[in-house]
Amino acid sequence: MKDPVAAELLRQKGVKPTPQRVVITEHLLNTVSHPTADEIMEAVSDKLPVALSRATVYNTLNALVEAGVVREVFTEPGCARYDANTSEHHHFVDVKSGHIFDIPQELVPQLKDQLGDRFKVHNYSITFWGEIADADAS
Amino acid sequence: MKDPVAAELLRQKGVKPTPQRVVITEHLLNTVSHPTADEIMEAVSDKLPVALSRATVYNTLNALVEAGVVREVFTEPGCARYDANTSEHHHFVDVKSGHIFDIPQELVPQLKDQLGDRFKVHNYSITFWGEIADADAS
DNA sequence: ATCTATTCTTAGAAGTATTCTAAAAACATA
DNA sequence: TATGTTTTTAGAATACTTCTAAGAATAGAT
Repeated sequence: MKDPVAAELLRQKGVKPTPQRVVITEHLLNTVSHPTADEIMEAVSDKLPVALSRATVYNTLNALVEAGVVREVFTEPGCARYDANTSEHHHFVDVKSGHIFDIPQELVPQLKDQLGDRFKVHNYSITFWGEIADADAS
Repeated sequence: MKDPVAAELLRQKGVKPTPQRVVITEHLLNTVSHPTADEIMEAVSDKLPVALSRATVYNTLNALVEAGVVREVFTEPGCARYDANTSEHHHFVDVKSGHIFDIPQELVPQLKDQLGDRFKVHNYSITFWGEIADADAS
């Protein structure tokens, strides 16, 4: 039996929940990594009865971004990454391993103050590049 | 007569100041826009006596990033932009015009506090996407 | 159920940004 | 000048994304 959460979310956001869109959305909801289009394709391909086209993956991701279901994260040139955590948060990219960590934050109100009235902020992402100093610290 | 600043900066950072590297560095130092590799190529091509290869532009930009002379800024998928302002600052991307504004900031100490000891931050960039609410406000 | 219009998906081609490759050129040192 | 190293070059190769045109699925009206 299928998780109805993804389909319901899509409906709420005005996106018709086709099987392809549902499995891609499900995958993004159930992962904390920030996969690329290719990684998403590989992960969901075998959850569908028919072959999944690369174009569909890109079409779907663009539709999900447009509808506000997921967010694009640009941490490197050459490819976008996708994040179903649409809450206001930052990213920390470990330059050694390439891992991306979500960082919950309390800074957004202050950032908004700083930008002032001239700017309307639609969406944003704060990215740090660095490395983890002590891998075994919790 | 040539501006010696760029060559001197390169020497300081341990990069041999070839003519190609100097004109690219000069261009980045003298612009507040955040050009792509292609825009840089077009802008500096006629400042050199010989043809400039695309590969050289990329080699040079990678060398400059490596040496800490410039910073890569990822504001859109598909291409990197370059910024000779290596001070700690944010970016605001106007989604209508595509313009990128540098935003000086006082948030970094707080962000560092938030990250804690576990993370060593090498480099970072804070990017907002939005639009300018009132174009004639100063 | 069937017709029709619309939307969605598909495979592969095309486009764009970047890197690779191998050779030539420039440079440094002896 | 000879020699080894570094840099640059043109074009091929690669990687990510979008485009295209056609077929499949879907929804609504009959």
